[in-house]
Amino acid sequence: MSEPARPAQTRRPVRTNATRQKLFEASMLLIGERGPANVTVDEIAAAAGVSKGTVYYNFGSKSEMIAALLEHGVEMLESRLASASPAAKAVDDLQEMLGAMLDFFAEYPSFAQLLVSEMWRTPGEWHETLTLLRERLVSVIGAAVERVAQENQVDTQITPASVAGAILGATFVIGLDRLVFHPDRSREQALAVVMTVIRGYLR
Amino acid sequence: MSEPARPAQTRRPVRTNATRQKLFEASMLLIGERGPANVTVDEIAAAAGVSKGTVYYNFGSKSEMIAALLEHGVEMLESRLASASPAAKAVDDLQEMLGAMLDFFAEYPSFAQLLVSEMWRTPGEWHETLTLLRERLVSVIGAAVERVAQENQVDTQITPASVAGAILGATFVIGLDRLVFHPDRSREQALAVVMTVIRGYLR
DNA sequence: CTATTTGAACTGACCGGTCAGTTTTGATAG
DNA sequence: CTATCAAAACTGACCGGTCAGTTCAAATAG
Repeated sequence: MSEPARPAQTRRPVRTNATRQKLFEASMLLIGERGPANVTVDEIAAAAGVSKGTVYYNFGSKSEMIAALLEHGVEMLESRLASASPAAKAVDDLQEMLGAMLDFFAEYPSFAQLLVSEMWRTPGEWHETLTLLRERLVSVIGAAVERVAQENQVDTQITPASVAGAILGATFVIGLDRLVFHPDRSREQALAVVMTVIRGYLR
Repeated sequence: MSEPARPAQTRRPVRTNATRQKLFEASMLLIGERGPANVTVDEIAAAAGVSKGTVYYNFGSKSEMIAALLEHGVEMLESRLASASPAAKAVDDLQEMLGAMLDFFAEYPSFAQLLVSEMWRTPGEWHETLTLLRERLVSVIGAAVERVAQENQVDTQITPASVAGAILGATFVIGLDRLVFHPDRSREQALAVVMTVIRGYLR
């Protein structure tokens, strides 16, 4: 809406974005824990060490701020997935990727929580945004799955896309399960369970 | 708190529970769609064709009503899982069970949505309740997984309990994915993807 | 008679959004 | 280097409205 920052390539070359960053961090924590509706803009602003007006200056509304937060988080996750795949075999490649995803969830559990809470909400305030974002993640994982399908014998009854969706979802819940219900479970154990999905896809 | 209903086995003034049932149905829909915090007690009462006072007479508060709703829904799901397993082979048994679970989610998508939104919320108003309820579901599924482990060669690196947790979570997200993002996907396709987890567990 | 439901009124806290005013920033002129 | 200025960024008191929870007298039903 407002789009207050429009340096139009000349006036202001550098924008720190420090305020937005602080707001992202504060809101990710609070909203992840208690849900969007149970956190007030005042709280977020206070946690970010900023005034309420600043929130409305940077984002037009609470809702838009959360949409931006979702986008921001998925972008971070996406770049992790893209950068973490230096393996020779396609399966190992995928394993690397899912490990990175589990690490990301462990690092930002609140974001993972936010995502699962809103991902399937219909109708939902951020459903369109989330559909797009999900698409991007499924696409990244799907590419890795397809490489697996090329290198190995797989169950042709099942499409790579649906496997990618299942892997994304399974990694979410296994990652959260580990954080919430089984803090003792190691990263490797969690990863082994996630990889089970791929193993079942292989013939 | 109040617990005005005791229809169990003891003869009592016949209480239909019709009011509670209507409230369950109405609130399941509304809360599933918009989340507990975005639905007012007035709305729920109106949707159930009941007055607000009745809500407070039957349940002590909004929060308690939601706790009861969670319990009610899980009880329904549990009984479906228990009753739907007339197979000879353990794997088919499990498949039957997961099929029943997918059917349940298709029948009560709002409840599935509510459950995933709240399941991993920490701290959360209903976290204790949900931990208990999750335990019960994992236990039912876990028993079936253990039968599979007895009848087949399985990956001994992975515990049946963690497989059960993964299956529960995976079925949730695959069921919701199907409803929200892939309405075209058939029950059989969804089931095949869920079964992938078990196949990967087998050696 | 007793259990249950109704419907309406009331309260007190809370919250999203607004806006007039203040401070900061950085470019430019002297 | 310094003074000036306008835009950008930020502030926080305030407003209008909402909602959970409470209460209760009256109606209904088993």
